[in-house]
Amino acid sequence: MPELVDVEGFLRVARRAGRRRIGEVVVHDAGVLRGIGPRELARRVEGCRFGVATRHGKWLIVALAPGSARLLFHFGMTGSLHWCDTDSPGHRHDRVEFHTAGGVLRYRDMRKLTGLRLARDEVEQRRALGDLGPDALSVSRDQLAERLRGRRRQLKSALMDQTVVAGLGNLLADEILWQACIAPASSVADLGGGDLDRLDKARREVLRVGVRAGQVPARRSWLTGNRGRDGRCPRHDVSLRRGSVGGRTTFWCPRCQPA
DNA sequence: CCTAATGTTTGTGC
DNA sequence: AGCACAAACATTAG
Repeated sequence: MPELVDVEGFLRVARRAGRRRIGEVVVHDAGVLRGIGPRELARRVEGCRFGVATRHGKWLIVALAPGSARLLFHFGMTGSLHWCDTDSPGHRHDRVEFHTAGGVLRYRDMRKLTGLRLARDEVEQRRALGDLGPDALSVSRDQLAERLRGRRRQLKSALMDQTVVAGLGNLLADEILWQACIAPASSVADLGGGDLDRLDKARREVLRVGVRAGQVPARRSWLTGNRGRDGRCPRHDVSLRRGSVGGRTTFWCPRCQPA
């Protein structure tokens, strides 16, 4: 699940922890830790307070206070974050827990495709996050156009490329392209001004609704609500096409998103 | 048993 | 350099 809109939901979860002091860090599965072991993580995090939580693309960044260290959460395809009562039962895929006097922050992840890091400072954070483009929620139309300029790859592939713009994944890209009426496999080089306008409008709308929901909502009036076997376009009641673009399963409507 | 799954990284080759 | 493609990571659901 976790794309920009989902991580925005996890950001709200993280903020529920407030500025509480972290007592014990429990690592149930060190397989999610990147660049640090469970002992070292506990040593450096226990006793700190949660600080400011932010998001860039699909990354959730939780500062620790005092100091300049921060936790870097990535959720891969199956990760999530939960704020739970201290005595509430855990989940089998809870991998790391941050205990406080007022509750537990639980990092859950079934597949463990990405994971959790601890950065000492902003320099380490930037190295860990890599070359991310501007966040897809705050980028402007012209900024996005600028990021796409001079490229000729498939549009969906470019939108999902985190170095072009950060935060869009498979579902969001499909939904935005469907709402913009642009074929996912069309070339960036063929985008006209009108296409960019529709792309930007669709991006804003999908992210606005998705951020509020903390997910890409499966509305029946959206592509996402009709994805999957025998899905039909809610605009035309024609069968959705299914294929592979940018290496990911892609759904589109052959009528409103012609090649 | 086999396939696919909403992500990132790394390597290969054009 | 830009880009497409495949594999790897680990696990579950259908």
